[in-house]
Amino acid sequence: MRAVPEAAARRPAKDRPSSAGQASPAAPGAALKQPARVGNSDIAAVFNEIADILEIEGANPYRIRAYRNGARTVEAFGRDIAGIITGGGELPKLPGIGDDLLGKIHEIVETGTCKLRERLHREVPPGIVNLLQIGGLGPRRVKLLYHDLGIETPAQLLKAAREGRIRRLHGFGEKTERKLLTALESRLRDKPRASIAAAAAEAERLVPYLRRAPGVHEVAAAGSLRRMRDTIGDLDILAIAAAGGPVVDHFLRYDEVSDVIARGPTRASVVLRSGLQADLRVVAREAGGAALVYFTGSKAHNIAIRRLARKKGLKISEYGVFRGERRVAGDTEASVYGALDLPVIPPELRENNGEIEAAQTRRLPRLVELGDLKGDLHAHTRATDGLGSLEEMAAAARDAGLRYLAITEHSRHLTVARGLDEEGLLRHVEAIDRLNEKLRGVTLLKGIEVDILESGDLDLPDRVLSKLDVVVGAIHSHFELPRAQQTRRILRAMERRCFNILAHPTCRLINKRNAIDVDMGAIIRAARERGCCLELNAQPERLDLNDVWCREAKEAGVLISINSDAHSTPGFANLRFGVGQARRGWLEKKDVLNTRSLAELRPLLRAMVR
DNA sequence: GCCGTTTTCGGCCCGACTGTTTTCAGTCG
Repeated sequence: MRAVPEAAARRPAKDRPSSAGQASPAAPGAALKQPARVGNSDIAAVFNEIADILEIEGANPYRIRAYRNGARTVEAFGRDIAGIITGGGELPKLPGIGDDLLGKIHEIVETGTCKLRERLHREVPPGIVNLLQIGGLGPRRVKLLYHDLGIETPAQLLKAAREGRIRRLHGFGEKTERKLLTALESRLRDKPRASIAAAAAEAERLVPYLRRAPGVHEVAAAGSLRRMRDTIGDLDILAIAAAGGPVVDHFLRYDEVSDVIARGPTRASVVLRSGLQADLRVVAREAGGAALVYFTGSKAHNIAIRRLARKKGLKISEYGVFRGERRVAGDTEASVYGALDLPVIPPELRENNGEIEAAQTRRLPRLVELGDLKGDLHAHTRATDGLGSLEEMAAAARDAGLRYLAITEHSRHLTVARGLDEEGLLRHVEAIDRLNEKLRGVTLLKGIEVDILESGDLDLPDRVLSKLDVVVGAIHSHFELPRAQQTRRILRAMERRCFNILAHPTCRLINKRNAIDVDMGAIIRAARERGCCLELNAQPERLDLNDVWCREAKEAGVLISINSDAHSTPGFANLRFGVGQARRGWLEKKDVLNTRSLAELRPLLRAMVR
């Protein structure tokens, strides 16, 4: 029995409140043969699948919602639930998780599934939930398709649609049938989420274009882009204008629009040529703040603040905060949160993962900002696989507002990157010393991104590493080692006397390569005891450590280094994505190694050498 | 199924768009 249904694993990430959860989310359809490896997202997938089937069965909608709420809570919970349970610890009380769901969590952690789910599978063919993934099909229609036509799979649906049998069903029509055909044939739902860099680039073209629409007062990108999630499902754009019609018309005339999904007087959805979906919403100025809150989300955060509002006898919608018919707030975000007696919550924290409670008790973190970064401890030049010279990279770092930059070339083992051997490294170090004598406004640090070999050995000996200012260790091979072995490998490398920073700790490449299977909790604990640091690699395809582990590291007292890993002069621009991820991980200036001045940094690095 | 400053029952976030229908259900965000 598959424990993670393909459909649930592929559920549009929109329904999955956060990237929070797992460094290594279960691959679609992955079986949970080893219950000990049940991740939070696996538990959430089971709850979502139960909700899907209950919905098809027409169960009590509030019971269904309870499972969905539970799934959201579990997914957003920043710590590894299975780890806590199997470690004999006690789960804290989680919102929306009562006695029943808690019991099911234990059941899932121990067995990979639960009895209710198995029972539902006997009542409804399990494959049927896959139909919910098709655009335009919800539970009611899936139920009808199953009962009236016996359709259980997308293939059967495609056949029925081609034969014109769908249009004859009650509530369906020719147009719906055609849309289903299109959706099935183009498999629109299977598109991977865009990287935050790609989405930001789209927004940076679209927003200025929309500002030129007639009657527009302001335009802002909201949604997961504003929350700085690592990937973006679609662009959510908010426009403030007296009238929606002209703005929507202007939007639909945008050169990059390839397909119009929906259009109305105040909103429209399109697909851009890049494949990214863009949703525009237009509201009046007095509702601007409420709309920005609503459109920024996350959904879980919105639901939580609306519930809070209800308790105070208020109603929040995208049009404002209302007491009865009377609008009491809504023109600014501050007014909306103010109506709930809350300070403004930074967008990156809006995941209903403790931020509302922190706001209520005035304990919101003062999040790190891009301007807090004083330097960058991971960059390459053309000496290995970079494109810029030492001089060019130093100048670009200075122009990016940095005061120091560590040059950390690859080591000899990484031949594809022309990694340096001992001799090459020492020559490079001399070149850095010579250049430093001439540089003004920025200092280069002598470093290395040394390969962590399969054994956990480092690719260069201590007598070489000890001549450097900073040693960044990284895995570039043997990504598939079993968890215990992979963990041991990294722990062994961190024990080396010159080790300063573990680069891109999970080695994920978003949409390309899964995170390595590793006990990150153990690595964080070891980093605390060893006194070394973890990197948050700011490359948009890495963003590694992710938000969840950053928060764990912070709580453990482990410093994070937000590094660009720049391979060319524009690479420093990626630091903003790293800072975004750090903010999502609740990091403050004090939690980030490279917010220190060079004078503060040097003794910290030296203290790590044993 | 969850939850409690209307607390152990009776509520549960809110609104827009589409297509089919003829006043609204279903879907989506």
